[in-house]
Amino acid sequence: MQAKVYPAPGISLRNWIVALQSDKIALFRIVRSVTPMDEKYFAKKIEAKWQKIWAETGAFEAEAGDDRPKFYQLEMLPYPSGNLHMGHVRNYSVGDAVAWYKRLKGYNVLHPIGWDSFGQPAEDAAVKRGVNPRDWTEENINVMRGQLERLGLSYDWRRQMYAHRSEYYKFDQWFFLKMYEKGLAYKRMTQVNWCETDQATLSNEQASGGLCWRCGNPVTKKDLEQWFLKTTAYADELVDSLDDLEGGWEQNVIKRQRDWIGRSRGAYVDFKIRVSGQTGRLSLDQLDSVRVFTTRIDTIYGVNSIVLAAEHPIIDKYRSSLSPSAIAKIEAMKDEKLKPADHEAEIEKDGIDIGLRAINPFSSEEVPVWVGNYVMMEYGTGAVMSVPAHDERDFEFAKKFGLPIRQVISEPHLAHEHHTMQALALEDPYLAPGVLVHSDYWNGRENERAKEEMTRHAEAHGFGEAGTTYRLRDWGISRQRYWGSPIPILYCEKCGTVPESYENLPVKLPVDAPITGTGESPLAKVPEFYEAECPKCDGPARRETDTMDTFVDSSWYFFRYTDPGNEVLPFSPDAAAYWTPVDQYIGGDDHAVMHLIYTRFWAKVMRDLGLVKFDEPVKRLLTQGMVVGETFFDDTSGKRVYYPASEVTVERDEKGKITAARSRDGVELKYAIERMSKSKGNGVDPDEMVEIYGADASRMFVLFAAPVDNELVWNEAGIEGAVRFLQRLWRFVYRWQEALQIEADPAVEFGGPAKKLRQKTHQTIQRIDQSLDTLQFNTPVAALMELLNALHESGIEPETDDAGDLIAVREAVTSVVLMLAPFAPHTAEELYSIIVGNEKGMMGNGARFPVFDDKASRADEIEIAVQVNGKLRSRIFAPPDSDSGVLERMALSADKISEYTGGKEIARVIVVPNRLVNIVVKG
RNA sequence: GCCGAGGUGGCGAAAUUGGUAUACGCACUAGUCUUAGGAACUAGCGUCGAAAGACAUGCGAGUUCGAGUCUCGCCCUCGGCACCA
Repeated sequence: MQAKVYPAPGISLRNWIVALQSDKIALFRIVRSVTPMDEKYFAKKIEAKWQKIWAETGAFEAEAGDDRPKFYQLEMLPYPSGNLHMGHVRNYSVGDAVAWYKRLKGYNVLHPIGWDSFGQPAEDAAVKRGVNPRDWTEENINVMRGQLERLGLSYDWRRQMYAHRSEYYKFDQWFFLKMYEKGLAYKRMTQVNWCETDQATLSNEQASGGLCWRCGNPVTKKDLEQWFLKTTAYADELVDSLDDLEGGWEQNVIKRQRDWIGRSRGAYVDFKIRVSGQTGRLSLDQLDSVRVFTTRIDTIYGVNSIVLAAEHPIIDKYRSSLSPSAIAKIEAMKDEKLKPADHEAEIEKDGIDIGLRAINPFSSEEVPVWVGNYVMMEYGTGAVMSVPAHDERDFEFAKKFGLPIRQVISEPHLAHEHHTMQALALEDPYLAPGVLVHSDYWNGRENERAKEEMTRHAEAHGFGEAGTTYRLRDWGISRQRYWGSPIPILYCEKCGTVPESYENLPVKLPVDAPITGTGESPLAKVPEFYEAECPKCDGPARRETDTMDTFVDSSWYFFRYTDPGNEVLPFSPDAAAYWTPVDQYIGGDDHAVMHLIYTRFWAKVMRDLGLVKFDEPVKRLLTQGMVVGETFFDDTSGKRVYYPASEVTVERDEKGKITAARSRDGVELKYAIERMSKSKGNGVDPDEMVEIYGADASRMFVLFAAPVDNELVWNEAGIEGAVRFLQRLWRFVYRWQEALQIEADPAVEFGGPAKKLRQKTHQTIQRIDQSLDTLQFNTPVAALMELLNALHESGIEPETDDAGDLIAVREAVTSVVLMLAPFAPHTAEELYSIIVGNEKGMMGNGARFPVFDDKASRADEIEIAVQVNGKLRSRIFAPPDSDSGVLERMALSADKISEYTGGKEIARVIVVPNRLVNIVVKG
């Protein structure tokens, strides 16, 4: 009779045999030092248990300079608003899955978290509730840190950074001074984007589309002296090195960045200006000129006018020669620009001929000078040459004002006719490539080539040059706010603008300031702050009272994680050299432009400061989809009033689509699918989810419910599936806990069920490995479920005597448990401890991702489809890699096939090895 | 208007990249066990059809032995940009 006893882990097979022989098995079984397994799965209990063990053993603490290859896993840091939302849960669950996967694959993984803790909401809270922004922020961080911990995210908590603490923002200031020294930080008067609602200045990125990125209200303009960082100094590089990111960054993000930087190559051309009717009084050399920027110098013979932006300086110079009505119109256009942009409606083109004449340097033709509302002072030179025949806007403008339209580029086969005919009346501008016509010397030239030659011609004659312009503007970082990093600059009566000295950093925020939420910076009302000594002459000086945009903090925070305690430098170049660049960055695609351009800019500056040695700080970027929910609101009053879903009665059609919604008091509500947020009442509280279902099930469900890059419409119903899976796995291990205590025996024979199970196990290992490597998280969860199903379907019982069966089950269960760690780490750890017999955890045991065995994954026989004329008619079973001839013969004699081939001519037989046989018949 | 992504069961979604469409899960139906079950287990579940079978991946064509996948033309949805000269 065979004993159904298995060795405790840690006991070699040889010792087991010795034990068996000496009848001392019972002693060995006591060696296991594991908490006895509960019959039922208590998520809360094991989650608390493992969170404690992880913290005590420092399971996720990473140190540089390990033998293993490094991997830097980063997720976008949260703003401490008070509570996590499901978007955070998704982001951090995805990141944690990658971190766990990479650890199990043998990497030394840095996985940190920190707090983007400067910013306006803290001041809003101060205004609304009279709390101190610092206290409010610190409290929120405590709450949210607890939430992150309860999710069991595998961070190296020792490396936390806090943007609002002086140990961190000291180095915002340090960087600012470095940039100031290099001329990359400068101050100038400017018209800024101003949000009336938030009483705040906004960068171009933050005011994108004419709406405030924070509150969504229209943005207006205001004049202020502002500090800028010269992002444009790196504009070319920011475009060019996007090429290095191909493959690692999503195409769409690369494109959006390229569009945002908006590089366009063209030429500057100078047009001489004279007042109409004053012909001949001055020689050409003595005339003023207006410089235009164009990408279509090839169309210059088609210029019918020069159009200026209303703010163009030449207008002021010639103001005396303008008619009062023209001046009035120009002023009106300026005012119009200050008004909030309605980005829905197309602005109608408007303009006025101001009585000046411009001389086309190519043709010497005189054309009128207009001021037009569609020309922007901020782009190019604020002046354009209008070529209606070859530009849609100019065409529209010319049509409206009846200006001449002369075609100068033509389809090549029509070119000849242009010289014999009167100009054709164009219905639409001609935008395609072609050859030049009506262009004197240049006639017949292919237009792309003409661009180069004509630019060179302009350069040679001193009336133009090649040029490049960008849509990207310098980054205005001044904020009239308290809760930000003070700009380390002083204004001395004697020395002027003086940078603070490095020894005096950090320039600390005062503990308190009168925060009203409006107007100038609260720091301007704190004399103890702004009254200072000039670092140059020791005389009295006034500190800059504006603070920095919070995007400064998030531009370099992930370098700080590599060396969080450094008091001298933002981080040591050595620490950064080991850990950075970031191997995998994960976050929402709402940061595809601003944050990711700023941080790329910052990295290039750091490179030029000698702190890092690479051009791009982030190798791979994954933008996860938003988590959205059904949102209910009433907007009859003009403003949206949101109703939480729990207070709304909903009618749905049979497909589950909402047909009507009503509030408790019977108000007809509108509904939409929108990003989850507390204020919209469509959110789900992560704490509640964890409380009810457990962190593991919640995390697993979020990953399973949809591919990462898809939008996730929150629907809690599906989470039961994740809970059930974990419970089913738990019960399986519970039933098998004794039987799993068997060691692998290389000599063991695997019978039918064991072989089949091992095939599934190894196929699953391969699938999950590949999926995780390519950042797919929904299909590996499905694969784990399939493998557990296969375990049940194998029919192998723990009471069996067949060592092969037992080993196959142990292998399968161990694989499931290890591969579960990225999705449901607590459950995985607990079950792993049952298998290995200790509670040191996967990290403590040096656990590794299961190794794929190609041989074990192959079946003895595989199913092969048999088609007749491409339609599935039968199936045959054959060994893998069977010879085509064999398969063909088998297929022709397969079940039911003769019904379809009988009496017909077989034209061809196509055999796809290991897949199918297709019999092509005629007639 | 321009650019990008996408349309597969009642729902979320799979599909080894041109080779057995609908894996996995949710919901649903029937059954077993139970005093009971919002538990567990078993079976079923694209549409039509009694069955054989036919038809099915937004619509229409095409290439191919074979198309969810490739090509062309439409339709729709969602995101981004929006006078950038």
